Amino acid sequence: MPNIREVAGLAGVSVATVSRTLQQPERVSPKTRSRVMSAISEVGYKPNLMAVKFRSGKTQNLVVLVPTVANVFFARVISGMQEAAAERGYSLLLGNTLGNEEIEAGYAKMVQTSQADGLIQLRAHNPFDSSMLKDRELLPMVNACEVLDTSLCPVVTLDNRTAARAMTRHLISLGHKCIALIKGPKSSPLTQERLAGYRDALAEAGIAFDDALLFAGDFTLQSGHEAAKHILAHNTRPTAVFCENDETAIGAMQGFKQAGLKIPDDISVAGFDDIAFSAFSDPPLTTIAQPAEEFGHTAVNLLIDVLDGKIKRAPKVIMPYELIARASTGPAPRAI
Amino acid sequence: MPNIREVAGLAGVSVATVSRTLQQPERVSPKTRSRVMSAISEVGYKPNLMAVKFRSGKTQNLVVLVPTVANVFFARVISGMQEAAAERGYSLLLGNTLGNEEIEAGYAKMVQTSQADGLIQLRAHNPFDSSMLKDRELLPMVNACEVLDTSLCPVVTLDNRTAARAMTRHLISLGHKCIALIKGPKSSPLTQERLAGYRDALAEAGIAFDDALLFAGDFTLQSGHEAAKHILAHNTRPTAVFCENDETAIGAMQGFKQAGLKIPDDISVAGFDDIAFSAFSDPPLTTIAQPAEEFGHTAVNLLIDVLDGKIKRAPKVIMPYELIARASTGPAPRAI
DNA sequence: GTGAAAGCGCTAACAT
DNA sequence: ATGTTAGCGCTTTCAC
Repeated sequence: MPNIREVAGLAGVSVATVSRTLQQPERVSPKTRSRVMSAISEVGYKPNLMAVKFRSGKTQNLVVLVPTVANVFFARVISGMQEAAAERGYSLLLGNTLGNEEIEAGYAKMVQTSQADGLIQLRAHNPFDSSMLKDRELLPMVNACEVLDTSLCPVVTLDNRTAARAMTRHLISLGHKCIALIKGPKSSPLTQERLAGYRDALAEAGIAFDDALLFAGDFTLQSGHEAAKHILAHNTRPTAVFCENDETAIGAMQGFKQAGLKIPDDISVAGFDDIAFSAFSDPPLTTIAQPAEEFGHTAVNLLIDVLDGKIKRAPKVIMPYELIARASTGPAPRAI
Repeated sequence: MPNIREVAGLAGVSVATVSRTLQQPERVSPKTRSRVMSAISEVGYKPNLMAVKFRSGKTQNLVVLVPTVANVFFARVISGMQEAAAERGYSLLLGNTLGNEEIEAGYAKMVQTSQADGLIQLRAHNPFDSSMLKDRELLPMVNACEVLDTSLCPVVTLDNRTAARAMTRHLISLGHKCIALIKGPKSSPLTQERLAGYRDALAEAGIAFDDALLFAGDFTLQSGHEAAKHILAHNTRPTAVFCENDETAIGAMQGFKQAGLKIPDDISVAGFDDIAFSAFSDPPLTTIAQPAEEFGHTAVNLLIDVLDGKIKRAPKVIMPYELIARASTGPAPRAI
């Protein structure tokens, strides 16, 4: 690999002039500039960006901690992050953490060892060790989607409680009174928030909360399918099921249909996220649309602003949601 | 950030000793070693890995070019790459290229500018410019999934033609004679190969090939849904549809069901990939399972072997496939 | 076993 | 407008 000295030698100038030709061309005379440029292409010079990063102390890399890239919703968020990062000259280092704190800590070390400038965490957990916070007001981090309530870093989230309440109200407005809830992973704050919104709506409508209508899930298709079986085995069958994400809903719908139920005639099903598959399920799924790509954009831009020192206090950004009513929810059947 | 000099000062040794303590502890006396170690933890020293990479000329980064992370199959492949890379001490730089050659070339430049050691391309296109090949027998690249037939780099693929033939045979064995094919993007070699396999099976069975039974698609749910409409509008309705990927199949199934058809009683549908959603569609989708995560592992390991100089000639690795017969395919209905 | 010193490729003062 | 030079933080000969 030819280096800057070789170019300088061939062009008969100093290395500083070569560097300037590339960084601030206006400070170099046109004739020198063209001489340098032709030397560059003659030897096929490509600046070693690793050296540049090393010297500048800025890597232009951002670590992204994602529980699993196999989750379609996260894939959309990552896609949005990618876009925003590229636009601002940053690259993304992907960390598929499986929600494992040790793996997360390993990736977080990349920031402490100058391999990345900052980190985006999509799970409610601070991956940095205590040594990170001294003489610094803000962590070089943004927490998005599933967030920690803290002032250590900016946060990008959605009002999950209100959104879940809106969906539950939608079901209630269709006449449903016995509404099951398939939850997300126990450890996830999202689960608590969405559950709280569900309870809010029931309370408003004067419907008694019954925790026998709560079913376990973990955001996977499989878990939705299994929850459906449990729901069918329940003594009084609910007329509607609110699933804390779309994968769960799609898994559950399959379970119901295989048991011979008609959706929404026998049972209504609602999800959360609006992944691509939801518009193409049978029937199409009623869900809460989250601006996934926007989550990514916002998180990246906030992080870079923190790194640039443009942000001093941790903002909390609340993204909008939209209830998408499709055919999987309908009027409650008459009592059996 | 404390540096190696600070540690050396505090421990009363030279920087070389600190470096050795970390790199080759056996070459340092136990007492010096412990003195250095306590100095390290006292100042909270973390080696600047950017400096290490710069000096060593190895970044331990691999660029991954993926047409879109939103594709569930690719998400699985990436997940596998991640795993293998982490195991061998490499990080992944993700490039969501949308199949755009300019964007690809931009990411490929990361290798030429020493930001990454090598590249994995999931699309059949060489992203490097001509300057890359001189005095080098192999490109620092691996081409996986959808591959280019070349000896420039190792290739990891699947015998798409044979797999497509197997699926078509499966349909024929169920008595289907009028089998439609929903294709992938025209530009993709996968489409050519799977089409060839489809034709092979028809020819073997003595069924005349009819290109009116070929329908356009682009691997998205949407395109499958639209193709279904076209298929329904066709003068003689096929009794089976082979879709070149699962997303297309799921979109198509929804289209058929909304039109009142029963799957597989009225029409059989088969896919390709075996994404997670396929086991949970209604009915569950018959498909060709590809070892997606294994594709990722293999690609990464081959690439690192190339970088290590362990591989001199470009191997072509053919991954195994498996036909998964589920409920979306069944005996052909009697002629209408 | 340990230290001194060179240097990876580049940028940015500082000089001229 | 251009050149000289001092490092960025680290590893690695080469001495001792």
